[in-house]
Amino acid sequence: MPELPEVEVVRAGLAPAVDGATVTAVEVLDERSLRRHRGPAEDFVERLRGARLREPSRRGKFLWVPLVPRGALGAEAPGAEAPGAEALVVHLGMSGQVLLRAADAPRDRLTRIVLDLAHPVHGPVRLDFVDQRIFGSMALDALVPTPDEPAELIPSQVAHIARDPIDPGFDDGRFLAALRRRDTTIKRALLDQTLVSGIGNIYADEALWAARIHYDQPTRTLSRPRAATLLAEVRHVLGRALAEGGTSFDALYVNVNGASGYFSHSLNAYGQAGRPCPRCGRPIVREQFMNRGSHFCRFCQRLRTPR
DNA sequence: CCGGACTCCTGGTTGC
DNA sequence: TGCAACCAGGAGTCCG
Repeated sequence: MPELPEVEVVRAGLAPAVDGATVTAVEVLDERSLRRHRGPAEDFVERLRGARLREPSRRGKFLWVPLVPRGALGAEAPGAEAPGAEALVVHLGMSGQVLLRAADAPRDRLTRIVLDLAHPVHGPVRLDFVDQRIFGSMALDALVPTPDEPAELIPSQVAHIARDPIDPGFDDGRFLAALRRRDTTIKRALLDQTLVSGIGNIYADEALWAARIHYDQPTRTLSRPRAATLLAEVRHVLGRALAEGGTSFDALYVNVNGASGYFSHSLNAYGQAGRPCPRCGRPIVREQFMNRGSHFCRFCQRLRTPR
């Protein structure tokens, strides 16, 4: 379940190897991994083959690698600002991994898509998209300007996603106001990628635990200071995970594993059912919510009924 | 606008 | 030991 920190670790690890590289071959081993691609696999292969790649970007859990527009092949080309620019979009889903390998390295059994790259400095590199459960996917998509400031180019299928909390363009005041306007409950809101992106089940539970808020607390009943505290805790857990994950990959042959990349030793609530709450010692419990598990401390995180 | 149900999917774990 | 049922959940869609 890669969330923002894991995806950012992948992005950063990928950057030196893909920026400036050319795609020399594309092999789609399982077309289900092109779920988000609008068009047949042949179209994906043909448009990607020969493309030159730029530095990857990310918003929330979406990652994309802009392509240098065809016909703008000069090294000085500003590239992505040109109309018609597109990008290779990657979503890791539940179990996706992007692995950089030596061109002749053996393939993982669950490899779904293989890109052969030629990099001017690093030479031939292979980029494997590995995904056990195939909730993730790759796609080619047009880059469109963001509706808000600061203006950026973003894949059209990512345009409806809100900025994530570590995006410099994230507007805290706007988020807190939007949260107040929503008639919903807090964990649902944290997981709603159109309100704030990048948070999944793990870091939602962790941030709620840190802020001592019950997952089913109605957003309207959260005072602005409590909501601001929650946002700060969201940033804190994401930042801590990022710092831990960012130290564990090596620069060129990245092996960023979406599962083992989990910073499980630092989890206070998620997956800790039955274990003592690190704050009060009472057991962490797990309840079903939104078809997933919610882990929390009944004592520290009580439903509040104001007034 | 909101929430619930459903879909996609398979490896690891549990239970008989 | 063998096998089947169950579980994990991000995101999109549809429906009431």
